[in-house]
Amino acid sequence: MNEKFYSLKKEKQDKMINGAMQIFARYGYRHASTDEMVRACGVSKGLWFHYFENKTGLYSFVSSYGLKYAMLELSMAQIKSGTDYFTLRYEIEECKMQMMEKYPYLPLFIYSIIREEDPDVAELIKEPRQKYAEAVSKIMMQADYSALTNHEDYLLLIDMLDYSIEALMNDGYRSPVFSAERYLTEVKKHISALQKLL
Amino acid sequence: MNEKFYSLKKEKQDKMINGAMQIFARYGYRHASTDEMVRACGVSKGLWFHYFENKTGLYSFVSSYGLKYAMLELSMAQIKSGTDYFTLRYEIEECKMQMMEKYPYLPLFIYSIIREEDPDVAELIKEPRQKYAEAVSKIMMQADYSALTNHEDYLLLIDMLDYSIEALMNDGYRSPVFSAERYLTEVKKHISALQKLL
Amino acid sequence: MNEKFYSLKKEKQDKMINGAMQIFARYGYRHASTDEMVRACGVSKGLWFHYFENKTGLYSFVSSYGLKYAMLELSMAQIKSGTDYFTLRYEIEECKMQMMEKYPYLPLFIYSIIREEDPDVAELIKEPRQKYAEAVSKIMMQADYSALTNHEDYLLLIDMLDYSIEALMNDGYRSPVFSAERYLTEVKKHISALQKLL
Amino acid sequence: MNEKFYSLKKEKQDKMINGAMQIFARYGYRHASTDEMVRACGVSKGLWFHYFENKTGLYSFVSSYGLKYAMLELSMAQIKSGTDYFTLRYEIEECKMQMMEKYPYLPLFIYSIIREEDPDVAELIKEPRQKYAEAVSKIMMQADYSALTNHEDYLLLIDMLDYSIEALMNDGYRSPVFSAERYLTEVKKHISALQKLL
DNA sequence: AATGAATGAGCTTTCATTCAT
DNA sequence: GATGAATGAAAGCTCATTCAT
Repeated sequence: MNEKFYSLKKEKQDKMINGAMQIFARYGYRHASTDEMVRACGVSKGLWFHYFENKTGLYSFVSSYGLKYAMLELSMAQIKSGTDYFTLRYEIEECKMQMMEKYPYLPLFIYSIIREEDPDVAELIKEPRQKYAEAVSKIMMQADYSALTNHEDYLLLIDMLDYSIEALMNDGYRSPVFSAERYLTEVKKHISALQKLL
Repeated sequence: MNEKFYSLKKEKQDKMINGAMQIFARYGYRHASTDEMVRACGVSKGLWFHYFENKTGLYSFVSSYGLKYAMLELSMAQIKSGTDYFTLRYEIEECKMQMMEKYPYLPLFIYSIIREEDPDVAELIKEPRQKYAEAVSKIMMQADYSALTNHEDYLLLIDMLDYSIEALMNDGYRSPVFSAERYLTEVKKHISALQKLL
Repeated sequence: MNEKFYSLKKEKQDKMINGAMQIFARYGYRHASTDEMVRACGVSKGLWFHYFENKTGLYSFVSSYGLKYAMLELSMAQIKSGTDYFTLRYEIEECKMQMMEKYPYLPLFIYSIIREEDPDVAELIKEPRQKYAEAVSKIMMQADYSALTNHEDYLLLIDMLDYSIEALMNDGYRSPVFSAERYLTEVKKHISALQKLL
Repeated sequence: MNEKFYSLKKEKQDKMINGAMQIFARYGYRHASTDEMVRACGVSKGLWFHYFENKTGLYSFVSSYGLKYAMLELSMAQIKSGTDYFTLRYEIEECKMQMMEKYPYLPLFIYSIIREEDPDVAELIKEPRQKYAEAVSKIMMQADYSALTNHEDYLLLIDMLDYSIEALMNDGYRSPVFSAERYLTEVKKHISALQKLL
């Protein structure tokens, strides 16, 4: 990418980042079209290629940026070490709602980055993806798992909860306007269900 | 589609069906390219359009065919009414392994059909998709839920299991060769985990 | 072409000739499609190429055959030398109606051959086209032009009549069924109009 | 079509219009290929589809544009009401030579539009074609037919002249370079021939 | 810096032609 | 002899990318 991108007004940077996130998140790397990004944020086609050599470079930048921003928000959420696992899991979701204020499609985009399998970008996103995964695990590992660990397969249970939360988020984006409130209620229900089991 | 397709040798029909399933399952309707199907099964480009008026028609046929075949396999599995829920859930996965013998990408393709959102095919797949969903629910409803129903949120738990199984299947296809054995072991583990909780 | 074509039952030969004439006459060499010929006369695609090496060869054969047949009909009409020009011109049109009994599209096809300009067949049809033109002129030259020749530009007037007759024939084919009767009436009207002028 | 086409330099617009006219006029709607247009005027394939949604849309635009331009030239020719029919007919041909300065294939293209029968464009060109026909008749109706009307079949005679002029024009385009001078001489000869008869 | 016209490789689809049966 | 399944070059069209302004 062209470093001059950072010299643009922050506002414009974010307009472009949001345009790219929205289209990439909704359609995946390959199906995302530059024309749709132009339409989504009103920045001319030429400019995208002025700052980012090609679609690959753009994806690389936006995904990396998005993941970093998410990590930043996570760190700023000041999730306390030793918090009960279920509470912590919920706090992470609250934190996602927080990042949506600046980048409305970021939570969806992150899931799409994780699932992205296009060979053109596979290598490029490997590292940031892994770093993000580690950052999240690090936080998760600080949780108090005492409510879970007496159960021998608790890791599988955690996976199940994660998949369910991902599905709820996808549902949220399918509706015309994402309602943070509703989303969080649903998440809470699922967490409680599991919690009660233990 | 051209009815003459059915006059082809069953072997060739299946070669084409498998080629289409593989590419559609991996890339989704829009990104699937005829050239890749040609490469995948060695049937020339022209022939696809000789039997199927266009890409939409091909998708409509293969998805509908795949779902029907899956329903057939499900019915042939003779899953007994009143079987314990967890056993039944596992039998369905065994049944999927069964259908992979003829159509190796079918289980993956079915998930992709369910997730498909391209407006060009949305209407076409609506009905077969729904019928399949109903057939599956019908079987699921015959299960013995007594091990679950004393738990108030058991529906959420079932969802979680479903998402987890889908994820395991995706993992299976990511490896160079899908190992049915390994897959079934993993599925069993997840089912047991939930089972033990109750 | 493959000489064995002539060993086919005359009936089948004519079925194929008529199929080709119809499609070539209506759409011209380039736009005429083999599939349409198959549909038009129910003879399989492979057979066309069995007897005629390619589309060019087929066109070459059918156009040459059609022109020869037309010349034959003209000679059989026994148009008497010394017939008044206008009567003779009309007799030629009657003769066309005659050839339509075996080859309904032949008169139209002949016009289309004359207008054909596709470089792929230009050279091939040059000679038969010229021969036909000569045969027609030969007959025309035997007419009694005494009603015309006192007029200095009578050649131009003859051209005009020819163009008008061509236009009337095209009109005739545009209607669902070609009505020989109606066509001949119209031709007679135009001939008379010119006749009266002189 | 994309309205931005009009923002292009007039020179380029005309280059594209001429390319399309040439190919459409020579081969008709169906057989005209975009590749040939690319070759004919050096404008890339993508650009045609950037401005015109598809081949149908392009034909619709160019035919409509061509007919309108012809009507404009006709109106600018200031053909006086009451002019003797034969003079007026000749003036129209002079007017065609005028329009060839900007659009060399326009006169040929107009004849081809009138004869065009492809169902894909039939509906689209119906109205402009009719408007053009009306504009031409309007001019023709202002002529002084006194030299003709004492003849009962003068309408047929006019038709004959029209067909002859069309044929002469086709001949003109068949030669490597269209010679306006030669064409007009031929037209004059034919007109005179008819004139002398009356 | 910013635009959007312009390009051409690649995709879907058509069609003359071939070939196994 | 007859069929129609099969092929691949070419046509219409899309889209990432370039470039003149």
